[in-house]
Amino acid sequence: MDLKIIANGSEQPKTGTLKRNNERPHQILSAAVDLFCELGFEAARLEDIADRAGVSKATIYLYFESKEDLFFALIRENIVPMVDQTISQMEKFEGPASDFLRFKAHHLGHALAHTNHGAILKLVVAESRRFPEIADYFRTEVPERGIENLAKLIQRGIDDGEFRPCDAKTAAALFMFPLLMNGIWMNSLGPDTLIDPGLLIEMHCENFIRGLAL
Amino acid sequence: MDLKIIANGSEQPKTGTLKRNNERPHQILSAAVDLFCELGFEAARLEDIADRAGVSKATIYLYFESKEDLFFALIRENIVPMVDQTISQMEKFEGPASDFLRFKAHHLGHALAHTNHGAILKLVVAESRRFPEIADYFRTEVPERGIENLAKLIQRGIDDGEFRPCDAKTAAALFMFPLLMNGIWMNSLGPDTLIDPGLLIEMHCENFIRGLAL
DNA sequence: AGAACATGACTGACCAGTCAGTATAGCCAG
DNA sequence: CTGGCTATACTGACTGGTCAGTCATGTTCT
Repeated sequence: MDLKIIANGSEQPKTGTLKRNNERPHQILSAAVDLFCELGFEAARLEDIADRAGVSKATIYLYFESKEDLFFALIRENIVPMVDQTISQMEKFEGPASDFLRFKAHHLGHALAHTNHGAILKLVVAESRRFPEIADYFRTEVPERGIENLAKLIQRGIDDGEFRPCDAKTAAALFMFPLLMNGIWMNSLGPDTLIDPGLLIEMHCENFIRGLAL
Repeated sequence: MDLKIIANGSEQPKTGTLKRNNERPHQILSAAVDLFCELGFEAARLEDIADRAGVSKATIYLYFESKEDLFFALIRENIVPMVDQTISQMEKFEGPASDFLRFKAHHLGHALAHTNHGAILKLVVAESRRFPEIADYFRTEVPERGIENLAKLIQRGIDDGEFRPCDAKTAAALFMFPLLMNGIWMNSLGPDTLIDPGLLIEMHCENFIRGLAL
């Protein structure tokens, strides 16, 4: 299959188009995120997405090729930019690696647990087997780039004698996994009285860095 | 809604019934697990489950009330017994807490990453918002009991001076999360060259116990 | 006028769940 | 032992409803 994006968010207005027009893709995508996250890809009805966006179902097809395209766009618009941001933060950062880990654990951990980012992760993970093309895009753009860059940071920590020697890539994944799982948890079974997400993030930080220390 | 289970695996044969009859629920459930895990709840067609089980679709309804009931039974038959087993192992265990953690991390970590248990977890997590009744059952039977018991073990480790003082429940969740995420990962985006699940489990063990040590 | 934007109403495919009917095994009366 | 009766196991074919995607027809802007 060949996913072409008819309209992406950065498209230029060609002439003096309707003011509302520029908002449409964003309105639709925003409604789609909500419903996909709440109900899953299959169960989210295009008509409900249209209703929530305040347009008709047919209008969705002016801006997106298909339901699947909507899913694709959702990742491209909501998740990939966040990875870009994190990577550029990481490249600029010059202090001890553990400081960045602490900063990122809180920042990312919070975003995953308390915004819809956790729900989007849950969605991608749930649907990836059925949409291999989207899964490939996600995998290369998000975890591969993310882990690779985080591994560099950890390797720097090892080289500087801040951390004990270990496989930096695995350590990077190990740093991420509790935060990801916490985000998924809070957007599926949680929130509950079992797990305090803030405390978990805090403790993970502490424990991970302690465990990795020389 | 009221989920009644028409036939559970332990039902007695009443008279000299057909030999095949006793196998049916298991055959159907086994096919259902495969397809639910592969495609998700919505996308898995009852007709395909029937085909894979070697029966007709109508036969499914002799043993299960609905598609949702099939989902429910899947958790009850495949996941809950594993929790029971873990808890009874834990209660018998008398050595250092860290030894049990090591043992369980490898055992559970492997099961989640390389059998369909990870896929079932992915499924539950993906669908829990849409099936609150099933989610409640799962939550109380699996994570609540699991975490509670693991927390007891960790608390014992703290009391014995094996671990430093911390919130045992959060520590228990923190122990589980990388294993769970690894299982979900391997059953969605993975397997890939990014993450070696065995190495990750090993390193998690090592690092978690180091981080928790006095 | 006519280009861009938007939609209501429709269609065709799909699928969970149903039901009337078939097949087979056990049972028992003759 | 056998022909008919009943209970159990099973199924093919159907139904009612749902929903992604389309299209002919407005509507609004320049």
